[in-house]
Amino acid sequence: MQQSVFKALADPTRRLILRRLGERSMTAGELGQGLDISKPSLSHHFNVLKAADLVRSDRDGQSIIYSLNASVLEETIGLMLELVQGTTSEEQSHAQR
Amino acid sequence: MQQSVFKALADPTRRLILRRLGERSMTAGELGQGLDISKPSLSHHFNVLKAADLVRSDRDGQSIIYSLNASVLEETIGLMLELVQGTTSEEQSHAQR
DNA sequence: GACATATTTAGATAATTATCTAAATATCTA
DNA sequence: TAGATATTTAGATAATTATCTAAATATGTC
Repeated sequence: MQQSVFKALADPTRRLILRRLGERSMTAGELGQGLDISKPSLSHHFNVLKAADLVRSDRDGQSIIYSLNASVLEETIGLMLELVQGTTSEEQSHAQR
Repeated sequence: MQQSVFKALADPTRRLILRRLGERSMTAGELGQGLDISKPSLSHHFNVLKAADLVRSDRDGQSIIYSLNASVLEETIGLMLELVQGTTSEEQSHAQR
């Protein structure tokens, strides 16, 4: 479950898509603009994002509108915060290269 | 820079390592306990985590002590929060499968 | 110095994944 | 229904990555 989310976040194209969807919902075509990548590849990325439930899709006529599902991201942020909060300042001060 | 962090987070073994280091700093050997994986594979994961600057290492005699570098995780959490905060409740309500 | 312990590096292999082209599906309009 | 537009699915290929064994490096102890 978290695995699919982190896998989805690992690709820069997908993170760009999420950033754009953070601004507003968009069609697949709009999301592809300026992204030097084929339509099928883009579609593959949508599938990965949907599998992680990071985005939802809605057909509107010929277009498919994608929107961000913020709650999944929020949960993930929550997990990451727990991790960071486990770290004591004592341990931080010892961290050095 | 962010790419190396998200790539590092994409693997479940590495996330487990980070969770353990969130509790306390540990040697490579300790981190490997109960992890059905070879030493070299574990070492590979340490390298990926170090490349992302998510962990730091310190030699202590024969052992190498790994510790979490929380600041990189914090920055990443910050980026993810920005993304989520871009989403309006209007858009949220439209998100449906 | 020889040996044991802890860990890493080197190199090979198998699994995963990102990408592409071609073809299929869905919708709209004339 | 024919044609145009938007998007996806299928299938192949190339790149990336996780894993392993064997060997190397670093440290401590006798």
